[in-house]
Amino acid sequence: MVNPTLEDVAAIAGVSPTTVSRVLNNRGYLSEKTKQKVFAAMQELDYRPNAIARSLQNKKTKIVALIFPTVAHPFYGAMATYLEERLSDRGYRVILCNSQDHPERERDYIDMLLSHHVDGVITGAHSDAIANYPTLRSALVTIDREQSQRYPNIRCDNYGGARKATSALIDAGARHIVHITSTQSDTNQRQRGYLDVMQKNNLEPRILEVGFAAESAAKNRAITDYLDQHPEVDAVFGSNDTYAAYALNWAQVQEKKVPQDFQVVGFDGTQAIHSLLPHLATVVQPIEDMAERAVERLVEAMESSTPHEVMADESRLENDVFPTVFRPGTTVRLP
Amino acid sequence: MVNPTLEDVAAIAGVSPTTVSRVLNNRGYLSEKTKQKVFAAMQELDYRPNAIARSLQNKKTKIVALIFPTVAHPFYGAMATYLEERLSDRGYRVILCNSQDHPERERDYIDMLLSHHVDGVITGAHSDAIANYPTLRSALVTIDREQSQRYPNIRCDNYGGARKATSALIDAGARHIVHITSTQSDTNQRQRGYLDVMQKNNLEPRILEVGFAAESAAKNRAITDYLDQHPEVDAVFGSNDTYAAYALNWAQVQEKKVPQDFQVVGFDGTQAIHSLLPHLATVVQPIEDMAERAVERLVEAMESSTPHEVMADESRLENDVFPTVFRPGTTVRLP
DNA sequence: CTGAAAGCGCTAACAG
DNA sequence: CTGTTAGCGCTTTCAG
Repeated sequence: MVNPTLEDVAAIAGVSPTTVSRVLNNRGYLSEKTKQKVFAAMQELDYRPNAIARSLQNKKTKIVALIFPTVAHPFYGAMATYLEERLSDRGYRVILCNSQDHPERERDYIDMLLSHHVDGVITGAHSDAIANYPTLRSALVTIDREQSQRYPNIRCDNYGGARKATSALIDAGARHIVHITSTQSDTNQRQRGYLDVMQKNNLEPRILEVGFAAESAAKNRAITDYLDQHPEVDAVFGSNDTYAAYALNWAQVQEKKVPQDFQVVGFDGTQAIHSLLPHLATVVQPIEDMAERAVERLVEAMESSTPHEVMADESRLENDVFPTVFRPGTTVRLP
Repeated sequence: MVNPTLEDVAAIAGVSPTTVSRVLNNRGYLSEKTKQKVFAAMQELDYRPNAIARSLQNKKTKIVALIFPTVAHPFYGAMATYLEERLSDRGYRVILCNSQDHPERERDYIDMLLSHHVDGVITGAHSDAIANYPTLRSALVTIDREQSQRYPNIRCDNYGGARKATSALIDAGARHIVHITSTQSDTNQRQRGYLDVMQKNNLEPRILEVGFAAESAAKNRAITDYLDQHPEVDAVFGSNDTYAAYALNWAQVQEKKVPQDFQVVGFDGTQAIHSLLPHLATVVQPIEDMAERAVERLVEAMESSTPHEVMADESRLENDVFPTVFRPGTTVRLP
């Protein structure tokens, strides 16, 4: 039989479809005998419940969507992998959406997700299309975004991490430190951490903004151009490890001695980058823990009858900020 | 209204549900007037067709599943991103499955995918659970797997790429070249390319197998241990860029001069790794082109009435092998 | 403990 | 050009 249905099973087992459904969902009282008959029939037909028909009836899809700029970025790749693993363990499927940081793409995805009635969404995308969506009924958790009163936002202590990075550079003797960031903004906590520490030390801050959607080659060039034109710069704090790596490569080409003459710190500390550049000093985010928490919060909301209240429960928002660890590497001098 | 249905739209527009459905699908003859009324009603209700109900009826989900070991691996991360982009452009959604190379996980996923009636599957996972699945009715395309007569297998010219890498090392004067691979096997084309070239040059081949599912730290240790114990080795050909990076890092720690005293070539050539290690010599796969082809082949099969015949069409199998390019970098000496 | 019947939201004959 | 009817595969009252 090509696509056996519950009715086919019922026919073979000699019971009603209702009974088969009960066996499937383990609901109500069933005699052992009946169960056995039904199981036997299912085996015989290699029956698989049709998830679509189920969803139509239940109003639950057991699907969660992930919206990230691109999983080719190490941080998002790692995060997506952990999230998928945790969700899969809890019986949820994951739909992947790479927004590429195009608000328009993100909007299309939201439409799609609403159509598909996904139970939940986890987003790390940068356009705020979703969080501000008026009629979103899915549970929603954001990753490393601005705090909202309506949705949990899982993030690391960006401000503290940036302070650690900047302080480490200053302690190691750097005086002309440039911070490379994707997008400047007053609410950018890594930038704020950097600025505050620089100011407290009476050092002149310098920020290089390289844009988010740009190609990596363009970003690399923006960074090397800047460094070429600012020979007094003696240290770089990148808002992610890739920017730090660009700076490091520039130093190598220039035959600058690292860390003696030029120091570098990144941010994120993914396994992938640590494998490739074990010496890079960086601020490590506990990505796996963050993924775990995001899934916890999302599942709780999805399985509650009042998801929006669960999500907006202020009492635990403070738990959603994770501490960072500074990993010294050898691209920063010892103080 | 919380979740407007097609009937609600019909009621407001003063037409039958069928008519609304026709407008939605742009089928049959509709008067302009009717169309306008229906569109107006849809807008008024912010109506979104329920994709689930649609799928139940159509027997098409417009969903494709991606099964890869993990998108945290640069090659799969890049591949997944490109695939998702292309598929999304063609109106397909993507479900992400990270098998972690556990055959058991892969099997679970297959069950799930069958339940969800995905239209197609693209897999680069290593267990052969899917390709050998007897009753798979979805279209299937594999990435860099062994050739089958039943499904397209998109891959690069692994054999030729490995030959280029090995030859480049030999031409540059290397004599004790070790090949680092995940899993040894007779059908491993990168390994075969390496072996053939070594043999033709009367050089003794050495293969280090580091396993697939192992943690990156364990792989790194296996590699450094091997290199520590075999000081005569003067070059490494890694079956991926990460293995090559491990060797490179080892050389740096040992203060070996690269490429003078120690040479390294990797495989894959993803943008992500090129950003971080621009000097690494490697065999570049045309990942974006491969993704494009995979999607083409899959879509063709999904939209055909005889998907299995389309997939097994031998005449174009040869087109599914993509040429590689050797990128010299500076970790190999000039001949 | 089990079954009959209705319906989730949509589409596809078949009429008109 | 438009409406009526049935049904995709499952779950869920409501009866027995």
